[in-house]
Amino acid sequence: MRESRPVAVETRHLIQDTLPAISEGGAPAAEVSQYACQRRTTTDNYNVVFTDAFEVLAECYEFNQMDGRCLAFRRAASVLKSLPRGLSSLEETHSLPCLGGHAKAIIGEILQHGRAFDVEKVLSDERYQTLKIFTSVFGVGPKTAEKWYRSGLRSLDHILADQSIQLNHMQQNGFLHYGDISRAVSKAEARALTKVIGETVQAITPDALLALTGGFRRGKEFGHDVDIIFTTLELGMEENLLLAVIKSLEKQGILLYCDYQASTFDLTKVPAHSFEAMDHFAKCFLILRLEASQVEEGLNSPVEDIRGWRAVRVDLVSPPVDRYAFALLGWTGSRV
DNA sequence: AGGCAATACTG
DNA sequence: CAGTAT
DNA sequence: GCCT
Repeated sequence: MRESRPVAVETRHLIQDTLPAISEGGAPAAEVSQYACQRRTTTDNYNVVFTDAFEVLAECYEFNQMDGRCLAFRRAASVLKSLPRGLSSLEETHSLPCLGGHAKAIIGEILQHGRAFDVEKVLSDERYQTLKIFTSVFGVGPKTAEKWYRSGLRSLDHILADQSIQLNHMQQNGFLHYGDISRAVSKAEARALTKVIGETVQAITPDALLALTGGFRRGKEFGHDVDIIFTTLELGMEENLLLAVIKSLEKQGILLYCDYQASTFDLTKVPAHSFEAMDHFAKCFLILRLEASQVEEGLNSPVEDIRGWRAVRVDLVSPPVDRYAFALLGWTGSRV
């Protein structure tokens, strides 16, 4: 159970990837599924210029409570991210799903001028800029951000200075660790945390299985959080294990925030859709204190930061061992 | 015209 | 129940 | 906004 050995498990993408064929010297063939879970997941995005634009528009629509349009641009971005190479002409979009008139117009504009009018307009909008900053705080969503904006607040300092604002627990932690959790997590930091969790698990149950999942498992160099899955060979004890791990992290003095969600997994009720069962396993969303001394290559922190530690968002999932093994097998077969 | 993932937790 | 998170 |  060395942290680098276990096979990838990714909560959302348990369905087999279908790699789109690349026609010789031409456009990506019409092989992109309209379903995100069947699209190729890659480390590299060859269409950042377009996907960034779509994400700005999606965010804008989200701030304006236009969930449908928001979703449409999120999907469009997701489709382009799955492509094996960068778009170089509008024609290449013809076979792609989730790209309609608006999305194609944006692509055309960017291909031609390097930027799109609608996007530039959003980016220069004060309301958009402010809501973007507000929602970058963990625990602050569009509704709260909008409420603050309407009351005339324009910066995080304004929020913190306003005595009438009552932050909930999540938001308090969001502000408390703002710098840390909005800064990328390096692969070295993810490895260090995997080791911390691995040793914690090991100390409770010697016969445990554990794997680093999520983006790092797919080879990414940076992420915004660390996803780890683990279980015990003793079927039925996985929830106890997770609870014991949380207790131990607390005792170690590194548990800064914890949102625990008990298992809702029930074989009798969801046997046919056992893929989606990942959502039902015991899990927790944490903020952990990571010591610089535990990271081989040092923390991903600015040089002037002399604390010797940083906060990191960590998600732990603990499925029953039979599900764990199943997930590992499925993933191995699909990617190697 | 109607749907867009689904769901658990907090306050 | 509304709001946020994964 | 895009799809059915």
